[in-house]
Amino acid sequence: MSKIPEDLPECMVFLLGKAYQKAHGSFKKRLKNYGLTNMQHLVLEGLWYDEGMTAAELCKLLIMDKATASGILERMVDTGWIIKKPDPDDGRIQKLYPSEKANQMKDKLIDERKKANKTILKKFTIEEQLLLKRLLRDLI
Amino acid sequence: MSKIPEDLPECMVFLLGKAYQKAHGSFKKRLKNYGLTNMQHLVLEGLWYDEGMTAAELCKLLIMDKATASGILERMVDTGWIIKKPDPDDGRIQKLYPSEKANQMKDKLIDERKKANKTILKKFTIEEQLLLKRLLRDLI
DNA sequence: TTTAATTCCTTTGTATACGAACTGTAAATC
DNA sequence: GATTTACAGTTCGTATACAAAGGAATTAAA
Repeated sequence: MSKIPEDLPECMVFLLGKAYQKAHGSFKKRLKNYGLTNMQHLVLEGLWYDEGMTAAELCKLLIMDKATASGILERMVDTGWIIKKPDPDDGRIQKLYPSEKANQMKDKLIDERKKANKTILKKFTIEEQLLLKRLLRDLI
Repeated sequence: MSKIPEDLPECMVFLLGKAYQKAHGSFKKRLKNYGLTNMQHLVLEGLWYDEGMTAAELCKLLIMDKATASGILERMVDTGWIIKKPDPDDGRIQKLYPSEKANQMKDKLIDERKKANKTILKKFTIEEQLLLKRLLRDLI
């Protein structure tokens, strides 16, 4: 009759959404102790990669909507994770820097991400892990 | 020095999130013409599979938070996509049914999902498609 | 150089997502 | 039968996500 019980697990939007939901949830728990959300953590990783980026550059790197970023960055300034510095040459721009507090936590935070990643992937063989990552990258 | 440009594409939370984001976005465009969101569409597919489910059952099937569902279902009642019927035997429960309007669109909507799915996966071989879906299911 | 087109960022409105607390109802236990 | 416990849904608060529109500053064009 209806074809959903077989179709649901065939639907990529569903599969990707739920897989993300689960991975996101497990990482979220780890980050809770630090008072950081997943996206905020991602922003820090971005800024550690290239300190002094503008919001636009960060958005491009992290494939993030600028309107979404606006709120995230504001909260991260409020909570002292990042610092905004106006650009003297371009009044539209504010350069973004990780705060002292963020840099002090850097090693721990990167370690948390690696551990979360390992947990998520532990059920797969190395070959499967590499394959899955390649397929996902091809989707993006 | 820093290790993000190589690490970002290794991070499962990032990869899954962005792959989902992209798939979600493409399906979203298709559904816009119908005045449905992705989650609302998913709810309809769930109800077409098992009409008369309770919100709790639907949440379990779709791996959805009950608080989230509450809002989605309310909006779908308001826009006439579903109907809530109180259960005479259990005052806590309301059974959910797709509306006439929803049933009239059923074939088209399911077709849209299939087309979206095909678009998302078209860059992969059949083997890769099956593999990716298996790996994602294992993650959930 | 004055206007037009761009770019950066913010704001607004709507829709998830989800923890936590709360209401109402049913079932279980004493 | 009264109390406890469990369950179904809703509500609240916070955080994305993103379309659309707005404001400010820069650059390109006429």
